[in-house]
Amino acid sequence: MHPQKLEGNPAQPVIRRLNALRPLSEHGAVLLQQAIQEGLHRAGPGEDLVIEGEAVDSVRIILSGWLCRYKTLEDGRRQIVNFILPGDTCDAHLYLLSVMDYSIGTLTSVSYAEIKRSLFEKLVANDRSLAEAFWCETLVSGATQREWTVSIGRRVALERVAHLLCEIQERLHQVGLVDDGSCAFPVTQIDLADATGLSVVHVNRTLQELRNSRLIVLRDRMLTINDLSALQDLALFSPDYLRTKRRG
Amino acid sequence: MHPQKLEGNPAQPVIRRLNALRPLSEHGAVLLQQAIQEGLHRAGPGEDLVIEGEAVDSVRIILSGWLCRYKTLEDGRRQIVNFILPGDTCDAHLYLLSVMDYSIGTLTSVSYAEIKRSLFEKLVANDRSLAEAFWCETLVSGATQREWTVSIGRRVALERVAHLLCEIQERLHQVGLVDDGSCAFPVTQIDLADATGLSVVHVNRTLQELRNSRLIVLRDRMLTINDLSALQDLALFSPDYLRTKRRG
DNA sequence: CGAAGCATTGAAAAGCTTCAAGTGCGGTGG
DNA sequence: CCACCGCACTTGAAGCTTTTCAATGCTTCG
Repeated sequence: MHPQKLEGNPAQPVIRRLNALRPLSEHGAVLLQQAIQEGLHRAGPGEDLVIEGEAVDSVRIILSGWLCRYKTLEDGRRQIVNFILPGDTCDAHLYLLSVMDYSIGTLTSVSYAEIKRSLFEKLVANDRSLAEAFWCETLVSGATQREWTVSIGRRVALERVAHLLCEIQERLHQVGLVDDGSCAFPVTQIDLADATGLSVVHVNRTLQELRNSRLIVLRDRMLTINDLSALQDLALFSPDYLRTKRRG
Repeated sequence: MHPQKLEGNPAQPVIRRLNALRPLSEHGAVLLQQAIQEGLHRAGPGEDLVIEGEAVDSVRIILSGWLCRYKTLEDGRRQIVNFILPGDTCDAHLYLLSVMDYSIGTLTSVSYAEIKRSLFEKLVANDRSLAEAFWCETLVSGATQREWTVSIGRRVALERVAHLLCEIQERLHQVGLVDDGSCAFPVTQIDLADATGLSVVHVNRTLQELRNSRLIVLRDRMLTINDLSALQDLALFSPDYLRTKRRG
């Protein structure tokens, strides 16, 4: 896949992301792009693409916009279990189970490709590099989930919020959406609270602490990290879990 | 696979577990059993089978005993991200990544089968039911990880500990290791604290609360749940995430 | 202009942690 | 056989992080 072919191509972040995880064959990239082009969809902010308990029979690949996976308890308490960013694939293999154990909601308007289970199975059967890339994606997403467990279980509020900011910027960086330390950040403090397991009030105060120490600027849905390595140190952040190093 | 063939067979919990996730073909079950028999190992309590940052080139299937997956922060804080019980497979597919993002430590002495990556790939290539069962296992383990995130993020201490007890007994039940509400529970309060993101002191007090309300008996590494549905209600526990319902 | 949603602030209370000390048990060595 | 040691468990008290409650300001939007 030549880089110039990707300019203005909605599939660009996906190809870029999967390529970073496992090199795609030319053939695989072409197959995938066709499938994406044939299944384009859009959704507005605040919509649910998937609701806990529903059956799902397709795979969604996010081309632009932000979403989150979340679960709610009977009494309304909500926990966001992770964010879904451009280039991410939702539930590449979850159709093996019958029912979703979580919901997926949009934070912004999004564009995505929906690929029917049958087509997706053909894709991964026809190209081994595609199959492996999607599995790597699922595995990295699992590693991310583990890191969130650690974060919420053992990091204090300041570290926890800082860690989340580091993770998001690293992930956006992988798909080319960070410019000189700045990226979009369309996440309300309510969402941030539900993602970190904190209260909104405490998230607010924690953000102020990060701002006052000049580590970040967060204004108008825009995040700038002024001193990345200081923020990473504070957060005890290491990006390894978000990457797949080549073996051999 | 006829049940009588499984009596006294070390592979029994594994076959039983995978079968519950996805029905195994006779052929697949035989292949798997052979592979298990050829790779038998043992380890004592308090050992690490895998250490964070290592490369891993094999899959481990637990036949008996308890383990946990955990991660540590630089300053020593530890978070157990989940427990590994008999019948569970560690890292069925993680060899796609090059380096483990967590450690695996034993809580008891364990027996397990170690299957080289190359052999494992042959197994799943030769029998589709095996491949699907292992993938379901990975997916259920992912769902479990999400539920832990919810638990630590949004459940209070009492609910959180209760939830963990419910989960463990449900999982043990699936492999036939629960007898009339009672099961082994070889987990120290220290481990419990590291699993729930609480302090040992608070875990101690929380357990006493559960004992005082007559919901559980926990003594001599043995857990009895006296009133399962009351405990589940208290914990806001639903076992759906641990199961794969048949589709169609 | 009023309503709605998000951000912010102050104050009080709760939940959980930390520190510190003491108990009980099984295992080991004298 | 008993004393000692290590380890897990338990308890009390103090303190801190985080939550809850409540109110206010800001911005956007119909």
